[in-house]
Amino acid sequence: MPNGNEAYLQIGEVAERTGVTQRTLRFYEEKGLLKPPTRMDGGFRLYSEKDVKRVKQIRRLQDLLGVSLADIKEMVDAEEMLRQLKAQYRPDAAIQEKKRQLHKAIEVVQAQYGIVKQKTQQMEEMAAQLEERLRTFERWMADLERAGQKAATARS
Amino acid sequence: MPNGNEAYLQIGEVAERTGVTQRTLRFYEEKGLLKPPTRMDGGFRLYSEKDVKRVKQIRRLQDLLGVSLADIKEMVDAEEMLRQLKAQYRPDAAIQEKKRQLHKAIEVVQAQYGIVKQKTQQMEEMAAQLEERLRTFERWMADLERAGQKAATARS
DNA sequence: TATAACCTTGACGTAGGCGTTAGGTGGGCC
DNA sequence: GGCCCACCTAACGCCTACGTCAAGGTTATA
Repeated sequence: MPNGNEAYLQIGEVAERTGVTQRTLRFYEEKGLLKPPTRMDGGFRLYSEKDVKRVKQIRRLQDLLGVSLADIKEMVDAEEMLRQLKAQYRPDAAIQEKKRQLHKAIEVVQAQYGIVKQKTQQMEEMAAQLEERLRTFERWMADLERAGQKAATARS
Repeated sequence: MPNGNEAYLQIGEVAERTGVTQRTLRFYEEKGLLKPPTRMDGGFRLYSEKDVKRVKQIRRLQDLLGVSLADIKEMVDAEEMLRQLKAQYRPDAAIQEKKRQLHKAIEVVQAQYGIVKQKTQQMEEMAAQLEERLRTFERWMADLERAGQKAATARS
């Protein structure tokens, strides 16, 4: 059972499973959004399940938040930092340092959370407005229906 | 008191009030997102309050939904159609035509509503995930605090 | 061992969304 | 009338996020 750390997927399959092109995967690697994958002897890239997840996350961020790849890089970098922080065991001596890092991590996540929260709220407002409109139009439509009925009745 | 139909704002002021550049305003006009404004004798553009609102709306759509200007054009065009529909009084003969138009308008708004709703939902999920993370990190931080305390106690 | 399917790097192309000159005109004030 | 700022069009430039060849190496299968 693959645990996500063994790289065994070729670029074509990753492309297929994530819905992006191979070009895009190489591009993300070039821009530092994906860490350089391991390679076969011949030079073919080998990706892991973790890579697949990361690509999907990148696309979600692009799609939902509409931010630049540069911004997304910052976010995923922060995540990577956190993963490392999590992996370290605890040499008691370095507690202050770890607190500092964790504090920074918290700030990053808080910032993201703030952005998402704000956007969510604005989107909700927009949805409400659209819904109201829809009701208005439906009322108009009903009015038109009635007007049509009357006209037909008068003609008969 | 300006009712929004009298055009009296020069491009510079519109730019300032909407937070976009003059270039952007001309660009939107070029692309059909803003209707060609009235002009002074010398050729200077004169905008109305309505134009200001439209620009702000365009920016909100760009920012929130992250869609292309072409898509936004469709949306604002639909709005314009609606305004006209609303303005017409009702020659009884054209009822079928009006129903057809209104029906199309409803479809457009429904489509927009669908997009916004879906995005809102996904954003809420993302917000929830981020919040959970934040809690996790805060727990870790608390653990570190306690660890620090113990170490200090042991040293004393 | 040949052939197809898959992959490699490199380089140029492109669409969207403006930014940035350049060279000239309009408008209000002294 | 002169000054200066605001505005005009036209045209080229630029960045992002890839698309699209081209020319060749690798891997799997027969």
